[in-house]
Amino acid sequence: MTDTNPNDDDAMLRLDSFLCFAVYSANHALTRIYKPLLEELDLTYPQYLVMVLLWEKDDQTVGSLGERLFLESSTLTPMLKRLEAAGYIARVRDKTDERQVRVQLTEMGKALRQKAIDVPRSLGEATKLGPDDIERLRAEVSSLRDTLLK
Amino acid sequence: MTDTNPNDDDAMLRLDSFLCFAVYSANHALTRIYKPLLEELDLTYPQYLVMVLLWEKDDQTVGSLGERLFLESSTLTPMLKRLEAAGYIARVRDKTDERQVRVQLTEMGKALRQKAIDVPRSLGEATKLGPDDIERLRAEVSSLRDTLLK
DNA sequence: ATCATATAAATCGCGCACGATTTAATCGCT
DNA sequence: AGCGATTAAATCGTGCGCGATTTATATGAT
Repeated sequence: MTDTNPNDDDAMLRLDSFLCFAVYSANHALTRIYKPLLEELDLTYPQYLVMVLLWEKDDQTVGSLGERLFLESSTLTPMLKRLEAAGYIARVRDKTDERQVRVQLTEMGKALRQKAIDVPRSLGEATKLGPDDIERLRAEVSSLRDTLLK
Repeated sequence: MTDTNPNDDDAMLRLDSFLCFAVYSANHALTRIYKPLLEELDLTYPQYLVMVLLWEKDDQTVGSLGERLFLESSTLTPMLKRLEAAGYIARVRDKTDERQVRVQLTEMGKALRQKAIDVPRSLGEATKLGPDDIERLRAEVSSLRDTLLK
C-alpha cells in the first residue's frame, strides 16, 4: 500500500521545495552581503565580477567577458561605461578588428585589486562554512548551471 | 616542504573559485530555463514565485509575500500591479487595517494553477538530478542563504 | 483626546538583465 | 574587386531589485 500522500493535490507546487527559489534567494542574500564590502571600492556586485576577470587577465573584449559571466553585450556595455566613468577601465576599439572593444584596466583599476584582496575571505567567513564545504557546494552549483545551459 | 602554490600572488581572487559566482550564474541559468515554460502562462519568473505563494495560501498581504520571498515593497508593488493588470490577482485594502493591501487570486489566477502544475517536473528533469540530490542541494543552498541573512 | 511614534505600501532614482533590433566592421565566395 | 552573410557592440524597451523617502493609517503613552 504505497500510500501516496493523501494531501498530494499540490503535486509539490510548494515554494519551500523549489531548488530554484533556494538559488534565487541565496543569490539575493549574497548580493546583500557584498554590498557594504564593495561600497568601499565604489563597485556594485556585477561590476566586481568584471573587475575580478580583468585582474585575472587584462585587455579582454566585451564578448569574452560576457562569455565568462554569461551576460549579453546589452548588459555589459552600460556597465562597462560606468566602470569607465569611475576611472577603473578604458574601452578601446581593437585596431586590427574595429568591431571589437577591448577592456583594459587603468592604473586606478589595477591599484583597486589590493583593496579588494580580502573580500573573498570576508565572504568565506560570512558563510560559516569551511573551505572544503564551500568548494564542494560551489562545484555542485556550477555543475547544475552547466547542465542547464548545455 | 609544503610548497604553497608559488603562483599564489592571486590569493584566490579567481572567479572560478567563487561560490557567489556559481550561485549568481546558476540563478541566471534557471531563469532562462523557466522563461519558455512561463511564457505560456504569461508570467515572469518572479511573478511565478508570487503565484506559487498565493496558490499555497490565498489572500496574503504585500508584506507577508515579501517576507517569504525576501523582497521589498518597492519591488513587489509594481510587480503586483502587473499581475493585477494580467487579471491573475486583485489588490484590495484591508478593511480593518487600511495600511495593508491584501493580494487575492482572481478566478483566472486560480485556474492558472492547473496550467502550472507540471512546471516543477519539467524543471526537475532539466537539472538531470534525482529527487534526492535536488532536495539535498536545495537544503544546502537554503541553509547558506539563512546563514547569510541571520 | 492628542500627538509622537511606528508600521505598511507606494514612489523615486539608479543599476542590472534580457530579447530584439540596429550599426558598423569583417569575412567569404565568386 | 564586390557584395551577401556573419560577427561584435551598442541601442531600445521592459521588468526586476534595492535604498531612501513619502504618504497614509494605526498605536500608545500621557
